[in-house]
Formats: sequence, structure tokens, C-alpha cells
Amino acid sequence: MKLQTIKVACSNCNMRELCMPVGLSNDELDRIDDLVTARRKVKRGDVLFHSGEQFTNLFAIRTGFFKTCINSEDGRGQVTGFQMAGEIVGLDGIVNDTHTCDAVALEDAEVCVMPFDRIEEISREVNSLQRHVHKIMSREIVREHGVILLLGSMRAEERLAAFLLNLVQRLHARGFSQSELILRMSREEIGSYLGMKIETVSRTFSKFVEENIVEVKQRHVRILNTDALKDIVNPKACD
Amino acid sequence: MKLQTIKVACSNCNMRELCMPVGLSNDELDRIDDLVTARRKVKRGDVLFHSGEQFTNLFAIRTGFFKTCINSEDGRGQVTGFQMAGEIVGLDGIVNDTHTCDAVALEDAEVCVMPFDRIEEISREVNSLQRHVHKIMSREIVREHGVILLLGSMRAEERLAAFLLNLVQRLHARGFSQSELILRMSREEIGSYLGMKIETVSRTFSKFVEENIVEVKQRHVRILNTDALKDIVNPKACD
DNA sequence: CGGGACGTTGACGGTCGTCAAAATTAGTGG
DNA sequence: CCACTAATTTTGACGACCGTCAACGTCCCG
Repeated sequence: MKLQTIKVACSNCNMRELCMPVGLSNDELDRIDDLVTARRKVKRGDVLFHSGEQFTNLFAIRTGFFKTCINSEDGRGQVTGFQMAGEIVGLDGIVNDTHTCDAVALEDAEVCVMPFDRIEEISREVNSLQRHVHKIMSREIVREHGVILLLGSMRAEERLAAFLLNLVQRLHARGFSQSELILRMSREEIGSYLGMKIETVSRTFSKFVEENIVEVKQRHVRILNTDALKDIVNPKACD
Repeated sequence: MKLQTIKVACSNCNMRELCMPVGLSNDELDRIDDLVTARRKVKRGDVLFHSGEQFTNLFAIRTGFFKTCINSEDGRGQVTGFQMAGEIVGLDGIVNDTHTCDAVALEDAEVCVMPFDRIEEISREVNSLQRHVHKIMSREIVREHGVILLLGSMRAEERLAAFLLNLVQRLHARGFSQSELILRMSREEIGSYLGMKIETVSRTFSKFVEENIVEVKQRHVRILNTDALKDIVNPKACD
């Protein structure tokens, strides 16, 4: 039990600066620790929450990698995002107290379970938490703006380049390499996220390899020429 | 001055049920009235806020019609949404205290100016406001999921059909016709929002007209066959 | 070793973007 | 009110990009 108490404390979690506000007093830290009522392990392939399921908790990812995907009634489905350690999932459920997408673990993962009514309660008392919650939701809105821009105005190569740059940048913020990454998702999932078919994903990877922009061995990717990728996304403002 | 005081009261605003929580006590209503510090008129074509501008306020649309659009550095730009009376704009600015998109009035409009720190302050005291703010942000996230699905997996006809249905549904919720609407935006703006070129928008409209699904006279649209539109969006789950 | 999931590659066709011109509307000044 | 220009929209012809279908290759795991 002691172990459990220690385990669920945000105050000594090494992901804290990624998912919690900074600069808290000890008192505030104590309150924040109450946010997380449990940890939950999710095996690769398992679902953290389903679309249609009642919403009660937000989840902070401690370890592992998730995808969120919509499954509309007519069978159309799409990956709406990939989430890694320190990121929060479940925000879509707040409006109607119902999750509107599935969250699936792409590798064995562990999440912190945070009952949303407790979040609301504590954020009434701890201003910086309140602000933090607002920022997290706003960040998600801005992130989705980026996805909308990608889907609405980029071609296949630009999409994949933007995708790789985004992934590696987020991984780097977590202490991983700037130039090497392991894709936790299949080509199909990449395609779904980027609004392109699996064959196009594969072909575009091949093209990048041919141009010595990346090395690809299955899901292991090494970026050889970051500038080239940036150039593809952002075709050189010439003026 | 008296006039001004009366004017900015949410408690007697006829858009209240669209943008404010319901079931408040009188006391809470008084607090809510403090949210709106001013009204602001925005002329057609004028900008409510610019990308890059400092974020301090959220805006509730009282009358009129807006578009929000990203203008990425490389000249790529895209309409990310259209907003009408009762909807809130500015949420994207919260993360970094900076607006990340432009909000432009597509017709003469009036908005309620709500300083965000005041929203945070009052929502610490009025639980239903807190909940409401969270729901509004979550709703925006879910709305964007829909746009992502549209852009990532629909073809031109499906996009335009979904767009028309969405518009008319929201207008109907505001007391307008279920079958008739006036487009406040240009074909180009529609195209930008739907990720298609203006010519494709035009052609798709023409196709719908030819099939007697809609009547189009410039920006005036009459929907003749709602079911056909729904059928285009959602190609009949046959199984 | 063999089956199945996953990924790659090729050939072909459809959808939609591009370019161009015409048509319609809006806006301006006389 | 009308003439004239600018802006927006429509339509057509053509081609590129990417989706579809199919076959083949690779990896994983029992």
C-alpha cells in the first residue's frame, strides 16, 4: 500500500514537467498528487477507452505510445492522432460525457488515471492547475489545426515529411535522438492519419530513401537530411 | 452608461442558451454578467484578431458570421472553421497567450469580449461555468475531429454534402430554415475549408444542381433533397 | 518450415488540380 | 441610371497525383 502511495505521486514522477504545471508550492504539489487515483497498464493492442464509452477520466501517458481513432458509423475510420509519454488523452469525452474516439496502445503502456471531476475540483483551488488544464485543451485544438492544414493543403510527400519531423521533434523533447526513431504504428495507421493509402505511404518512403533523405528498415527510421525534409514541407519562401 | 450596463448583461441576452451554461441561480447569473466587459462591432471583412496577436480575450459571437484561418509562414493558408452566433472564438490563443489564427467577419457582426483571466476567475467560483468552459473547448476538439475525418477520408462530393448539412443544421438550431441558407463565404473560402480547389467546389455544386439535390443562385442555396445529401455523405451502410 | 500479417512494387484509371477562357456579378465613376 | 472595370464564378480541356487492384517480397511466430 505504501508502495502504491508512492507510485501514484506526481510529485516524484519523472514525466511531471511534461504533463503537469511547473513552479508549484509544496502545498499545491500535495493537492496535485490527489489527481491521479490509479495507474493502469495497457498492453499493446489493448484499448484504453472506446468510442461511446462513458467518460469519467482523463489519462496521462506515463510510458508507451497510443493512437486515437474515430470510427464513424458508416465504417469510415481515421486515426486522429498519436500520443506519447507526457501527453493527455480523453479530452474529446468532456463535451457529452462520452468518449467519441478509441484510444489504442501501440506498445505496452502505462497511464495515470485522473477522474475529471477531481481535476475540476482541484483546479478550482490551484490556479496553476486550472491554467494548465486550459492550456492542454487549447494545445490540442492548435495541434488539430495543424493536422487540418496538413490534410487540406499538403501533398503526399509533404505530409509524410511533416509527420516525420513532428514525431522526431516530440521524441527529441523526451530525450531521444533527433535523427533516429522507431515507428510504433503500421504503414496503414500512418496512412490513415495522413489521409493517404498504404501504398502511397510506402512509395513515398521509398522515394525519400532513394533521395538519401532517410534510411528505412521496417519501422526503424534514420533521418539523414533534416533540412531536405523541412524543405519538402516548406517549399522555400523564395520571396 | 446605463444603456451600456444593460447591453452587456448575459442574463438578458437572447443568445444566452447558446453560449452560456443553463440552470444558474440569480447569484450565479450576476457573476456571469461580469464576464463580458464590452461589446465590439466588427464590419464585414474586418479582423477580430490576427495570428500572432497577444491573446487576452475570448469572444462570443452575438450576431454575424466569422471564418477562422491559419496563415502558415510559407504562404499556405487554410480556413479552419466558420462560426456563427452563439459560438466562441479565440480558444486557440490560450496555450501560448498568442492567437494562432485570424478571425475575419464574413458579414457585419457583433461580439461579446470576455477577458480570459476573468473567465478563469469566475469559473473557480461558479462550477457550472467551469464545466461549461471545459465543454466548449472539448466541443471544439470534437468538431475538429470531424473536419479531420472529412479531409482525410472523403471525396469532393461527400465533403460538400457534409458541409451543407452541417451548416443548415447549425442554422436550424438558431431558428432558420432547414432547407434554405445563404452562404456567407465565397467559393474560394469553401474550397479552402474543404481542402479542394474553387473549380472543384463549383463543379460539385453544378453536379448537385443537375441531380436536383439543391438549387443554387449565387450564394443562396435551397436544399431540395436532404436525404440525397445524407446519402452522399454516408453511402448507405448496406450490411 | 509454413502461414499470416505487413510491406513493397508495378500497371492502370479516376478524381481532382491546373490552366485558360467565358460568363455572371459587383463595384465605381461619370 | 448606365457604362466600364474588377472580382467572382462557371465551364472546358488536359494532365498529375494518388487510389485501386494485383502480385510479389519480407518478417514474425508458432
